[in-house]
Amino acid sequence: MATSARPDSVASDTPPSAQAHAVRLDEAGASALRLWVIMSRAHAAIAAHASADVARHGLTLAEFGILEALYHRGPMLLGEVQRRILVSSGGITFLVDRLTAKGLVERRTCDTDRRARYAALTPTGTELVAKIFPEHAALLTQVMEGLTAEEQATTATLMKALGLFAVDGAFAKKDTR
Amino acid sequence: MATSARPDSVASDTPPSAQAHAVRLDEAGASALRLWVIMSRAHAAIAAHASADVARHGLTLAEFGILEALYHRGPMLLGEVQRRILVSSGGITFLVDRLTAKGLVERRTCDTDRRARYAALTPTGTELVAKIFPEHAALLTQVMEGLTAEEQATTATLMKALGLFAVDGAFAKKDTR
DNA sequence: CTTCTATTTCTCAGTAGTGAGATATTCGAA
DNA sequence: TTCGAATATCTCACTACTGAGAAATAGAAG
Repeated sequence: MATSARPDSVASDTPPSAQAHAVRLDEAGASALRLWVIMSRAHAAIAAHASADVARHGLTLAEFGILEALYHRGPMLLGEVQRRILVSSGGITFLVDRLTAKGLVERRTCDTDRRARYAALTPTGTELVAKIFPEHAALLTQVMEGLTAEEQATTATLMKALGLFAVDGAFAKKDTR
Repeated sequence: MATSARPDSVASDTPPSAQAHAVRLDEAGASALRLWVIMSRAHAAIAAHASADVARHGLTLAEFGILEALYHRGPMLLGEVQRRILVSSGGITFLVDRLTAKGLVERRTCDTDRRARYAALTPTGTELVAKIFPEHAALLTQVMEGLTAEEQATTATLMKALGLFAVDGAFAKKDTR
């Protein structure tokens, strides 16, 4: 059986020639590192639930993200969808191809820019999202019940600041826009 | 050029036959969904920086996670490492193989359980982690500077509760341990 | 001992993407 | 108008895993 990873909670017995290196970090480093690890684990745990939920309908999280975006905002240019769900340029082509093959999405030409293409939900796609989106929202609500609504709001505010700073923060990155 | 995704900030011009569907969610659903989206974006943004940093040394984040764990805790059973860095059972074999091929890690037998194997850093691996870990911590510190140390601590506490609940929360999952 | 179940790692085919470059088109400046 | 840089999508070889099952061993119960 393929064992899927679950967080470790039990300690191991004595390993051979255990030479663990003590870490000597300043407070800022410790704080940042700790948050990064905790955040990664929480994200992975929640993503596992969300992923399993949409997999029931044969979808990946990336595919579901596209369907949801198109459902809530109407047809969008491929580039817009790409930036919204954070995949590579090749990825968005691939994903829209796959959703098209499933009959959930179609490409439409753009009148004002012949390079561009819109992605739009087909009636089948619209129907599917209308059905599974509320279920998915309900699942996430359950998964998030480890925090109260206020705590969720606080966390969202903090995480938003963190995310925005990481995207275009003041620390120089060789990404000249 | 492969455009890598960046968050969308500009609005699009009018799409063809724009039929966006208004969402009608209860407060809990809206709060949970909002937090999930924000959290995913923040995680992706930070992961991109972290990933690019370790890629300078030819490592993936998963590989770095293993090296770091072995550095700080000494030799560990493969299963322990697997649960710690959250990869599949096949994944840990694959990753340790690759790190072994790079000369950074070696397998050791376990005296008390002949099924099990330890993963341990080689001298080269130890040297590498000693060099790049402080750099990596420094980078993360910079990336996280969107929040003060107190805010980081608060976020960590909240995210920890969220993650723990998502892993083994009260909502029934068909995962009978 | 024997048997049954659980654990630990490994195998390998398959999958969901990435990313560098190609192509087509747009837009602004000379 | 013509040129060149920027942008939008697509192509395709490649990569980092996943996950179902196999094999070996351990441990508990009878």
